[in-house]
Amino acid sequence: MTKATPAGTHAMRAQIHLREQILGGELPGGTRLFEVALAEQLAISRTPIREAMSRLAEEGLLERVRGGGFRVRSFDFDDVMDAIELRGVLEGTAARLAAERGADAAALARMNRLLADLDGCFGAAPGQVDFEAYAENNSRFHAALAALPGSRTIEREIARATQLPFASPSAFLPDSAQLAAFRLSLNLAQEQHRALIEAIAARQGARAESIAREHARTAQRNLHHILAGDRALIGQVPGLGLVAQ
Amino acid sequence: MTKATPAGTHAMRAQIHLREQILGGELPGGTRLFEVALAEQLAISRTPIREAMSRLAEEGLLERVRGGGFRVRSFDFDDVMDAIELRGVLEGTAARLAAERGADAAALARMNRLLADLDGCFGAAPGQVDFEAYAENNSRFHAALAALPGSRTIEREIARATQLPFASPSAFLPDSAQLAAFRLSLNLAQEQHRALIEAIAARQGARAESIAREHARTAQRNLHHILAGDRALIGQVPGLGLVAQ
DNA sequence: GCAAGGGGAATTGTATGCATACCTTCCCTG
DNA sequence: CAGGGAAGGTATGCATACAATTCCCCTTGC
Repeated sequence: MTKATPAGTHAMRAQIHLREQILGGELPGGTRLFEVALAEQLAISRTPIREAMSRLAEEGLLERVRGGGFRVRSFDFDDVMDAIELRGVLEGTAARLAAERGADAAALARMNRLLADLDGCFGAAPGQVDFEAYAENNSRFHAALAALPGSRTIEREIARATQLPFASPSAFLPDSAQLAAFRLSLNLAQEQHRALIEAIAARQGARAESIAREHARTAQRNLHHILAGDRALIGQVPGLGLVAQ
Repeated sequence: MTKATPAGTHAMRAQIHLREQILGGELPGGTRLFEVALAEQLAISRTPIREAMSRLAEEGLLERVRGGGFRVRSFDFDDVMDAIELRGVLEGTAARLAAERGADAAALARMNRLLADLDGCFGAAPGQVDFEAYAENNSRFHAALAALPGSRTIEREIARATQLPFASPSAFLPDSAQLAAFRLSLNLAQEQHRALIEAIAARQGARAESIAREHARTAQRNLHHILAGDRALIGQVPGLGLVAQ
């Protein structure tokens, strides 16, 4: 078979295909997925379909149905808000533990390098930002933060919680870039990044935790703004397509 | 077929069997699980074995291996400590959100009933406790607490985080009951339960969060005590058998 | 001595047919 | 007309055969 999609196995291709359909809103929340129908549609057998659905359930995009089978999980805006709140709590915990336990010099140096990378995304004039680079560096910064306390458990749970696209630290960045207000909010976000690392370096656990939580609330404000006015942006924020309208 | 085990399908039986072996320490962390070997051992085919392993990966007991297959996750004592810390953080968040958003009267009445049930487990003399009933009521109390803010997201993530047996709110209760110190610590725990509900009712979010975190640290102290002295108790705490010695 | 390549065994990936359980619908009966 | 039971259709559960991949080790060449 000519590999139309980049993955090696049929199961992976099916997983990617289904994930795209779910995230794109083509398979709305609550939709039950039937093995035979999907197998015919993708021209493969039921076995890799089951494997793909199983992995998507681990990802949190599908849920198992009583009596067998899977259904697309449904998310409303409260779920999104709470998922972001939860990310703030978990990143806050990572920050607090890093401060309390003490991050070694090399790790702090790495965080400062990531801060500098983020600084480099801002142009001379206010509101001038390289969004793509910012989003990329922002993801790196948050991933490094999760690893800072040196706890597999914390790092793993943060990875899990930020797996759903609307809960990702960069969810509201690149595609919401049209609005001047959003662009300017990046300056605030970067100030929070800087203060966060400063607090961790100074072993100020409570301060670090509080900053990380407030940082996540920026995303909550952006979401609220989209809801209040620019609902047209819903389709442009990655992963917001699967949220019930 | 005579159903020797309580579950209906072969996959469920395999899942239960493997879970018991992992929790009991018979399959140590890092052990790779091979489909064919397990299929022969359980006298079923590979298909339900795969299904069972996939579900155990969702549970957090197995992890997928690069190139296919599964391996038993390994936990050291740091992982256990961090998992308990994380439970405190998440339950603290549930308590804070319940306080901030306001729990309705019916829900608070239910929590007070659960408090009374826990009170009923204590006898007249100090150190006299019905452990089995306490553990059962304690689980109910913590489950109700997770549901108190009315957030599916929070409730789901708390359920996930307390799924690993050593992270459960009742992990260190029933089987550690021999020690007088542990028995007496239940009085403190119940005082914390009471103060927690009081704080939520009074909309004192920060206080409620702080109490819930400190409450979880009781389990951390018990674990530390087991490590420092009574390592013989390791086998008696449910789920501590899978922790690397 | 080391690295690169090849071969073979072990393990997972996939297809398919049959078994089974569940749900719906329709008919029969009270 | 209502309730219950039976039958059929539909979906998943399971077994098995075969394909493909991967990994390890051994060999060979530099």
